[in-house]
Amino acid sequence: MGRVIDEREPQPQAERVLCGLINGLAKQIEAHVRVRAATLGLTTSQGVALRELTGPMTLRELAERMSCEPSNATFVADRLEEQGYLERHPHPGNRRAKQLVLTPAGTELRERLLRLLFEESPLAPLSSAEQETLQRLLARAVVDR
Amino acid sequence: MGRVIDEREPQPQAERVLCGLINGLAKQIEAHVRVRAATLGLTTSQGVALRELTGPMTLRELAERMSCEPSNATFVADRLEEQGYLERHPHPGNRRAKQLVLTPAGTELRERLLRLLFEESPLAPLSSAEQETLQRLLARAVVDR
DNA sequence: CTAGAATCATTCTAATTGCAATCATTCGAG
DNA sequence: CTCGAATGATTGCAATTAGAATGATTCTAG
Repeated sequence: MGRVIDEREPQPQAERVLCGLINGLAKQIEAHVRVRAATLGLTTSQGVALRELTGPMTLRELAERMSCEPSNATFVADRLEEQGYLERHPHPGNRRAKQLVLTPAGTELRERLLRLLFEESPLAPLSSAEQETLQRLLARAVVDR
Repeated sequence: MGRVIDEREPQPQAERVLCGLINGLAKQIEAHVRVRAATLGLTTSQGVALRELTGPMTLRELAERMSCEPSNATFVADRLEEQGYLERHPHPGNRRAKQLVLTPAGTELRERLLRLLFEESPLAPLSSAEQETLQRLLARAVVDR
């Protein structure tokens, strides 16, 4: 029973499979965030933003961490600010930049979200060592931006 | 100089970093497809669809490979069909399903696209062995859907 | 056999996202 | 110093995407 279809050469095929897996896992993680964030009254990108807000940072830095355009980060920050989880402070030493700072309510919400995200994580099937290997390989591929 | 911010516990932090890397690489691959597909007059998702159309398949299968909703796969298939790269054939043995089949022009375009995608791939920094390791780890994490 | 659940594709609508343009501020060459 | 380029954030708009509802077909328990 030979394969009728598929590429002749193995390399593009392996590449395609790998791309599909990476995209699939990204979507899977996104779905995981979506479900947990929803229980806290947040959208998916609000959840991602909260996850990435490890401390005061500029809007551009948040956008980079979220791998999205700054305009979207502005949009998400607006919503978080409206809900009282985030404040825009003047950036010390750079008047065009703004520093995004979580309010106490935002900090508390973030901790709750992190706990939810850590439970039943899509990455749980991998051991710590495997996760480290994965991180090392991904970091090698993603260096150039 | 201790870190003022960041989570106390190392595990959620490692998890967050890993999620960011996966998402970042997915976006990087998407951008790569976007640029190459544009040179062929295709959008990003048209490029992804063409990459995944390894042979005749159902619309649902295409959606799964693209990790998107079937409604979007319908949209993309419409565009590819309008441009003469794709045809919807009746599915043998299942009258509700349709079989997506590339036209000769579509097959030729796909081969050109694959060549473009393989050049300067974001995954190129990794050796074949590393790509295999990556694929194995990702497959372990993405099994459950 | 048959009725209800499930599946496949499509449509419609709303939400999300990317992209180009703009304004304010900062940087850097000369 | 100063002027043009670069940077940070925002806005408006267009394109993409997800999600729910619909119609047609298939599956399955009884």
